Amino acid sequence: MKKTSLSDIAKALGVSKTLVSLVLNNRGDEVGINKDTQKKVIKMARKMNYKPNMVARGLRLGASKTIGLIIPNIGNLFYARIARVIEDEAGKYGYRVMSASSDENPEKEVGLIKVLMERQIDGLILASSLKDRTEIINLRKEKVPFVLIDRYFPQMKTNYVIVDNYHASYNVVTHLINQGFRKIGLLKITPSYLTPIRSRFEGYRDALHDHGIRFDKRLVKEIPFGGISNAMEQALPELLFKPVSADALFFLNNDLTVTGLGIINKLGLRIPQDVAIISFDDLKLFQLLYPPVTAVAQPWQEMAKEAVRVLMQEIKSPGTIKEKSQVILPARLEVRKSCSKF
Amino acid sequence: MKKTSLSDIAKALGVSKTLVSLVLNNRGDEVGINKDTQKKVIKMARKMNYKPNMVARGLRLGASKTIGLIIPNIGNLFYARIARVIEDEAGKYGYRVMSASSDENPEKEVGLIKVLMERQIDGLILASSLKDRTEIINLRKEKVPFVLIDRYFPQMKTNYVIVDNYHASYNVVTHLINQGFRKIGLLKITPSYLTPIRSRFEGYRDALHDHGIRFDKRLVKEIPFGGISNAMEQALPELLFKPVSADALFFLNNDLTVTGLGIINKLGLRIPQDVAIISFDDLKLFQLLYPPVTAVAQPWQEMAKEAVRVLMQEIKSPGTIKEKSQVILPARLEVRKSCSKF
DNA sequence: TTGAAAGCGCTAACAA
DNA sequence: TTGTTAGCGCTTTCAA
Repeated sequence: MKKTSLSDIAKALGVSKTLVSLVLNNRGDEVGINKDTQKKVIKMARKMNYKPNMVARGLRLGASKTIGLIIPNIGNLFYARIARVIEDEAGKYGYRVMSASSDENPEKEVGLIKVLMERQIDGLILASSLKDRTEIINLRKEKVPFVLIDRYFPQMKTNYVIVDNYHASYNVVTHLINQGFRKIGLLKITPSYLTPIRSRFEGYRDALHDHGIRFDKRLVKEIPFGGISNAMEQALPELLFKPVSADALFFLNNDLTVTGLGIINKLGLRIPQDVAIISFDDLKLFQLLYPPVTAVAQPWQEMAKEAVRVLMQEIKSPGTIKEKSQVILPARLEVRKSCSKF
Repeated sequence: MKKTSLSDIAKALGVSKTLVSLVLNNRGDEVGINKDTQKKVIKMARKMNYKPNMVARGLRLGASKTIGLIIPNIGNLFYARIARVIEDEAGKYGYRVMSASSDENPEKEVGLIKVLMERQIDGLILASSLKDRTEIINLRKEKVPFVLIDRYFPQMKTNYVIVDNYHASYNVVTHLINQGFRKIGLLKITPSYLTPIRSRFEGYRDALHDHGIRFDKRLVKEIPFGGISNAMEQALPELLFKPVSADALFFLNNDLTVTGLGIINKLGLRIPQDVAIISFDDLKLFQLLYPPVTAVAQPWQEMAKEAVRVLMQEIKSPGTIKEKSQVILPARLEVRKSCSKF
C-alpha cells in the first residue's frame, strides 16, 4: 500500500490535483473554491491518510525548509545545548535542522558542507574549524545564507554571532592576578588558529602584560582535540612541577577542565592551595565540586537564538541586506572557590 | 547565477542528461560509455561546479537517505552522546540524521513524527515518551522502518535496543541494602509510565522485597520533566527530614542527580553520612565530586550503534525479516564513595 | 469555480 | 555507445 499523493485524492474525488493542492494549502477561500468541494477534499485527505511530501514540495519550490548545523561535536554539552536551542528556534519558523559534527577537522567539515548543500539546505549555521577563509568564500559564492557561530573570520564580512572571548579571558587572568597568582598555565585546545582560542590567548597575554608579568611560553600548552587525555597526562605535570611550577591553570574548554580536574586529583594536588583553576565554559556540576570551580559562563542560549534570527533574516531577504549582522555577546565570569588564594 | 543541473552539463556538452547522470554516478564503464566522453563529462561537471541535487534524486528514487531521530532532549548529555554516535554510524551508510527533541511530551512527539515523515525519512530511531502504543502501531502501518531505543513497548513486537533497567536498578538497591541502608528514597522523572522508569521502579521494589524491607510509598517521589528544580526543592526535604528520614537516595536520571546534589549541598547534608547517593546514568564529573558519586553507567555507545545497525538492516530488507531485533544491554554499576556506610 | 499542462532535477526503461 | 521519454509529487501559470 503506497502513500497517498495529491493525485490519488484528486482521482478519488474526480477533481484536479490543482484543486486539491489549493484546498490543502488553505488557499481555497482565497482562490474562491466552493466550500462544499473544500470540505470534500479535506475529508478525503484525512480518510486516505494523506501526508504531504515535503521533499517534492521543496523540489518544486526550491526551498527545503531545512537548515544545516555544523559544529565540532554534538556530544559536547556546550554544542549540544546550542543545538537544542537552534532546533527550537528554527522550528518556530517551520525549519528543521540537520546537524553534523566536524571533530575540529577541516577536511571533514568541508565534506559536511558539501553533503548538506547537496541536500539543498536553505541555510547553514557553522561553528567552523576551518583554518583559512577560502572555503567560506566558496560558501558565499554558492549563495547559501549562512551564519558563523562561536568562531569567525576577522578578515571577512560575514554574519556571525560570537562571544567576547578576548575580554572574558582578560578578566579571568586579571582576576587570577588580583588573587595573587603569578604563574598562570594556559591549556589550549588545538587547532589553535581557531578564533576563540586565539582571542582567549590574547586576552591572557595582554592581561599578564598589563599587570607587569612576563609572558612565559612554557606555561602555555596545546592539547589536540583528538587525544585530550593523553596530552593532558603529559602536560599537567610539566606545568605543575618544577621548573615551571604553575600556581594556577586556565582551561580553555569544558573537556579540558573535566579531564584536567581528574588528573589534578590523581596527582594528589589540592585546589586552590597547590593550584588554582578556572574553566572557560561553565557546567552545572562545577558548582558542586570541592572546591567549586570558577568558570566563564558563555551565553550559549543567546548565541543560538541570535544565530537563528540572523539566518532567518538572511534567508528571507537574500542579499538585500548589505551590512552583515555581527553580534558579539559578553560572557560572565562566575567566581567560585577554585581560584581564591587562602 | 543558478546552480548547475544535469541538463546544464548535458546542454553544454551536447549530450543527453542520461549520459551525464550515468557517468557521474560511476556507471559509465558498466554501461559502456566511451572513456573520452566520460572524461569530458567529469571535467565539465567540475568546471561548472556541479553538485547533485539529492532532494531530486531522493524524489525519483523514493529514498531520502535521511533518518529521523526523536529523543526527549538533545540538550541532555545522555541523548547528546547517543545522537553523536548515531550520526557517525548512520554516516557510514550514507545517511544523514534529522534530530528532534520531544521534551517528554507525547503530543509534541506525535507532531515530530509527522513532520519527519512528511520529510520522507527512510527510517526512524525513537526514544519515545508515548504513553500507549497506538501511535507506534500507526508507525508500523505507515511502513517506516523504525527502532525504539531506551524505551520500548512490552506488549509489542518491534525492533528495540534498550538497557536492562530492571536488573541495573535491582543491583543498585541491593548494593545499598548490603551497605546497610534501609530507607532508600527513589526519585523518578515523569511521565512515570516510561518503561525505563517503570523497570527501575520494579527493580527497586523487588530488591527491597527480596531483602525483607517493607515498601514505603512515601519514599518515592515523582519529579516532572518540565520543573525539576522546583519539584526537587520540595521533594528532597520531605524525603530527608522527619518523619520519612531517608538514609539514601536513588536518582533515576542525570538531571535529577545533578539538581539533587545541589540541593543536598544547600541543605548542608553530608554524603554519605547523612544521605547516600546513587545516580542512574553516569557523568564524568561524578568521579570528581566529593565524595565521588556512585552511578549506573549506561551503554549509550552500544545502544546507538546497535540501533543504527538494526535500522539499516530493516531499511535494506523491509518486512522480510519476521523476527524483530530486540536488544537488551547490561548496564554497569560504578561503585564510588557516595554510598558506602563504612 | 475548476482543470490542463509545465516543470523543479533526477533516474530508469526502452529505443536507436 | 548514446538519446528519448516518462514520471517521482508538488505548485503555478494560464485557460476555460
